[in-house]
Amino acid sequence: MVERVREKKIFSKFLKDRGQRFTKERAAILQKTLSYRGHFDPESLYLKIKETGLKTSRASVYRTLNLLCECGLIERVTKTEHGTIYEHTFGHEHHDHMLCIACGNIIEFYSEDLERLQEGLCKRQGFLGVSHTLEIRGYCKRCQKKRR
Amino acid sequence: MVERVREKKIFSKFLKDRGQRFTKERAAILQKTLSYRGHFDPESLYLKIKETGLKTSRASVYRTLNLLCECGLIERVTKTEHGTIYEHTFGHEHHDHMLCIACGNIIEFYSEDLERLQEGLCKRQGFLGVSHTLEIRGYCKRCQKKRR
DNA sequence: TTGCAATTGAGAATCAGTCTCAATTTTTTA
DNA sequence: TAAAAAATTGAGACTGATTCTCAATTGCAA
Repeated sequence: MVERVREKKIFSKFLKDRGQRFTKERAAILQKTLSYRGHFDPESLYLKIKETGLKTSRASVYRTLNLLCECGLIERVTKTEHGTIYEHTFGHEHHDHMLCIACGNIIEFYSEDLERLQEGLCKRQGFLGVSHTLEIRGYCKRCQKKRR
Repeated sequence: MVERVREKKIFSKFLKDRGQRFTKERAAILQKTLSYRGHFDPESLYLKIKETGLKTSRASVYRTLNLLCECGLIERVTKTEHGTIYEHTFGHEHHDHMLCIACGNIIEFYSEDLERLQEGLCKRQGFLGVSHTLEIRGYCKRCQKKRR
């Protein structure tokens, strides 16, 4: 596995600044988190870590995911009936999602126009935007065909 | 309280079409749901119904909210740590939300440009959009002032 | 009215996520 | 370096939202 040096540095600096420690448990969770290409959920992450023989607990996974969110390395994508979906954002372009309500497939997309438009909307409301999620629900290409 | 005749009709027709019944319990939940001006959560709705002396149960409230979502009279706005937030949509313009991460305040807004832009984005992906949620998180005017 | 299917409500069950706390590890202090 | 202080860990208890179970009730069609 590729060592994610930059992410490690960011996380350990973030922790140090808050008087917290970059333990090996946290390092392991960070590594596994980054090994996902797309979206993931806490439970699979927990199992993935267990599989590789490392010792950890659900509590630590959840705690660490919260820390990783706070320092901006990962983000909560959406909350489903089955819990929260995360993705890592550092080194990835920001994007939004289309969610197929038939097959659950998630399509990522990005639009510069959309970003600009949102900035304008915030300004108009005197709102200081920090992050956003646009989720378009509907039917993906394949599922549209099936329905006919 | 104003009788919501149209909503009643929509709901009872929706139920009948599925071989389900428009019971007085469901009618009561519909009424109280519509009596909210803005956002609400299932627990307060449940308590509100209890307060007025009507008999109901959490199970029925949740069940009915799901039905009301399915027939489009209400919508899930967002899922927070403390559960799902709903709003009724029938007879209201579609809109999106800005969510203040300091005070929890929700600002509604609407943008024609945004709607058009999204249609374009869907078309480009071959995606058939049904609904969407845009949630911009950040700081509202008041909380920006406080932070300085 | 009879009979079947749908509905209800009380409480049990579920499930994601958080909390507790004793044991452990790391850092700081003397 | 030893001892004290502080942070972290993991197991499992706990919480709170939501769903499920099931016996009792209700509504509707014949």
